[in-house]
Amino acid sequence: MRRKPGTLLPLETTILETALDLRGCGEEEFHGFAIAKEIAAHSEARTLTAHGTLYKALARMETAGLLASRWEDPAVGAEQGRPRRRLYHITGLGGQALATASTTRSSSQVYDHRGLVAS
Amino acid sequence: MRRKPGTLLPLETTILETALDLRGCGEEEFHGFAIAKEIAAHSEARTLTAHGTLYKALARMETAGLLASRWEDPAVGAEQGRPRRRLYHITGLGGQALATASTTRSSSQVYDHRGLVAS
DNA sequence: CGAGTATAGGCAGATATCTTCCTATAAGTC
DNA sequence: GACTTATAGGAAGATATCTGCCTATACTCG
Repeated sequence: MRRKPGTLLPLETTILETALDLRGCGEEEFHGFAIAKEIAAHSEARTLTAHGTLYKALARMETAGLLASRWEDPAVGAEQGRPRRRLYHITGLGGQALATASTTRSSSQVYDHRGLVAS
Repeated sequence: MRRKPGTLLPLETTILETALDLRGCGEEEFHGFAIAKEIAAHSEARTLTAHGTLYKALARMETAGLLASRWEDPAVGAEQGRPRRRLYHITGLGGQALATASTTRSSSQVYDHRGLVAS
């Protein structure tokens, strides 16, 4: 589907909300797989099939400036016996976009550097 | 199945032979996934289902002293955008066991620190 | 030789991320 | 309002390793 720039899609809203949920546990950063598990746990039935959709959404959101990421030190993952993670955090723009989408309960609101803009 | 100590199972023989094949390309070390791909490519039909069988065989062979392993530097895998590998090499005992199994074309030969022993 | 036991092998899935291919649909254009 | 087009989402799989569960069977012992 074609996309109106500056819009938050439902999945993107879910990702941001879920990220805040996870962040509640103390850590500022989150990784894709944790989001996938959380989403799957809450809304049983959404598998995000093979997680491809989620990772594409995350990459998209980073490009859009809603998220920023860094690679975890590979040694950390190695010590814990798991693959390395890409650690995301929500940017100011991302927080703004979520706030807008949450208060209006509509996913077709528009955000930009000034905040909410007419849709 | 119960196991007679000092015996090479068919899969173990295959692993050692495949490792030598791969080693022909220059590197002394090999990793499990490469073995799995090679085995799958040669004997089409053997998937080694989810590779569980293969990894268990590798661990077993290391315990038995036929193989030795080390973890690849996590940074190397990270740079190449893939999970880290466990790098194996064939020990003297492993080479001996393979030689024995290969020449006799039987997998029920027995090896130990002295080499071939009566089966 | 029959009974019991340990273990090999198959199946499934967790841990993480990414890619490619295809389809469905929202947005823009006229 | 119909047509075109870009893109989101789903399906599948590559890259690596490991664990647990269950079954089949080779081996051992009486």
